[in-house]
Amino acid sequence: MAGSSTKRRPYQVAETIKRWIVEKQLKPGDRLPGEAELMERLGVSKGTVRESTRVLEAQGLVETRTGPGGGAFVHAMSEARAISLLSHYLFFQDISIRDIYQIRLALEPELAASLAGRVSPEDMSRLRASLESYADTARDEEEERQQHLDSLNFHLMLAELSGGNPLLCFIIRFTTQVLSDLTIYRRLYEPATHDLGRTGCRFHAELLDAIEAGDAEQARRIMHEHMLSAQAVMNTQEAQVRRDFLSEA
Amino acid sequence: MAGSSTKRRPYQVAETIKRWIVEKQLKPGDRLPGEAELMERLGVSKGTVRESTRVLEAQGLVETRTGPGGGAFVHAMSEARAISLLSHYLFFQDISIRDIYQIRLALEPELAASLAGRVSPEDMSRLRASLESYADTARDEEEERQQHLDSLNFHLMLAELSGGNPLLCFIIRFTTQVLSDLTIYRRLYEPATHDLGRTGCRFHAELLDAIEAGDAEQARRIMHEHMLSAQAVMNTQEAQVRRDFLSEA
DNA sequence: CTAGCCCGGAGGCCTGACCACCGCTTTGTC
DNA sequence: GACAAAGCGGTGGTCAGGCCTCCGGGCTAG
Repeated sequence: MAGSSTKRRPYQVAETIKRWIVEKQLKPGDRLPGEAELMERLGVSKGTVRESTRVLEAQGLVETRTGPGGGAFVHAMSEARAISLLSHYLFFQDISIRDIYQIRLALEPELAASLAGRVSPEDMSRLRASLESYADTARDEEEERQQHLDSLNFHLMLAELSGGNPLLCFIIRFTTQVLSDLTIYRRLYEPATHDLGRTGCRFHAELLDAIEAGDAEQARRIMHEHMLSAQAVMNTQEAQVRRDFLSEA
Repeated sequence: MAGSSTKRRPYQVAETIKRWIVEKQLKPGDRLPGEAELMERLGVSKGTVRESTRVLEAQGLVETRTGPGGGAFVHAMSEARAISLLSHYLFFQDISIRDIYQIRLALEPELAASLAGRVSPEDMSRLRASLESYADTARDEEEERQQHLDSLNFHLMLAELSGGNPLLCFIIRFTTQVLSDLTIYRRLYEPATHDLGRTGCRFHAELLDAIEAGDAEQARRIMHEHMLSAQAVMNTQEAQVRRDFLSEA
C-alpha cells in the first residue's frame, strides 16, 4: 500500500529538492543537504539520491563538488547550457534558415533600438575595432567563413551589451549560435556570397553611428535592412537546418 | 593512470550515447542498448549507466519503459518540457513584465501577419467562438482572471495555427505561459483593468477580420496596437516576475 | 613564517542482490 | 474452438555496503 509511485523515486526526490529551493528561496551557491542526510530524511538509498542529483545537475539547477566542503549547491544555469537544452528540443523539429531569420528580423532591430545612446565609449571602440576583420572582401573560403563568424559575433556583442532584457538577449544569442554552427558544420557560403562580409560591415558601421548618435529609430531601420539583406542571401542557401546537438555546456 | 577524466563517468556515457543518436541518425521511438549491454560495451557499472540514463531523460532526449520490450528509447522532447527547462534558466534571472512585452511586441505582430489568409474557415470559427468568453466586462475578480487566461489562450491558438515556424511558435507560447502563470500566482489584475477583457476582445475581433481578408499589413498593425495597449496596462503592475518553476512536464 | 604532509569528510564508482513491472506464452475452462 | 486467466521471463528500478578519489584546512617540520 502506501507506496504507489506513478513516478520513479529519483524524480520524486528531485522534485522535493526543487520545492525546497523555491520555498526556502535558496540562491546560487547555497548548499543542499549531503547524500547521507538525504538518504535518511527521504528514506531512499544512496543510488537513488545520486540519480536525483544527476537529474538536477542535467537540468542545470545544481552543481556538485567533491572533497571536503563539497556537496550539491544551488547553481544558476549558464546561458550556454540553456541554449544547449533548447537545442535538444529543436533537434527533432524541422527548423529552416527562414525560420531563424523570421525571428531575427523581428528582434534584432528591437535590440538595436534599445541600445541607442546607451553604449559606453569603451564598448563603442571595441565594437568598431571588431569590424576590421571583415571589412575587406574575403580571399578564400576559409577566410570567408571566419568573417561570417566574426560578423555573427558582432551581434553577440550587441546582445551582451544590452543586458537589459535577459530573455531577448537569450533568444538573440540562441539564433546566432544556430547560425554559427551552420557555418561550422556545413559549407553554406559558397556561391556568390563573397561580399557578404563587406556588406555586413557597412551595415554594422552605420548601425554603430546611429547607436552612438542615440538615434533609436535610425538604428532600428538599419538593422532591419541588414537582416533583410542577410536573409535574402541565406534564402538561396540550404533550407533545412542541420540536425545536430550544439556543444555541451 | 590512463583514466584521467576531466568529466565524471555518467556524463561521458551520456555524451557517448548522444553521439550515437547523432551519428546513427536515430529517430524518436528507436531503441537504445539495454543497461547490461552498456555496462559491457563501455566498461562501467550499472549505477553509472543508470545515472547517465537519468541525465538523458532529464534533458528530454530519451524515455525509459520497464517490462519486456522495455528499455531506453529516443524521445522527442515535448514543448512543455522545453518550456519548463527554459524556465529553470530564467529562474535566477530577473525578468520583468516589460521584458516579456518587448518580445511579444516584436514577435506577435509578425505571427499575425504570417497568418493572414492562411487560416481555414473551421479554425476561423473556432477562434471567433473563443472570443465569446471575454466579450463582456467581467463582474468579479475571478471572472476577470479567467477572461485574461482565455484571452492569452487566443494567442496560443494563433501560434498553434501558424505551425510554420517551430521556434517562433515556441517563443510565443513561452511568453504566454509566463504571463499565464503570473495571473495564477499573483493578484495582478486588480486596479482598473476590468475592461481589459473587452478591449482585448475588440482587438482580437478586428485581427481575425484582417486575417480572414488576407491583409497581412493590417493584421500586423492591429496586433502591434494590441500589444502596446496591453503593455501599457501591464506596466502599471508589478515589475518583477515571480521566481518560480513552471509546472513539470 | 613558509612549505609540505597528512587527516578526514564529502562525493564518485563499483558490486551484487532483490523488487516491480508488463508483454507474451501457456494453460484452463466453458 | 475461443476466450480468459495464470504465470514465465526479461527489462528497468531500488537497495545495501564497500572502496576509491578528491581536496581544504590544520599540523608539523624546516
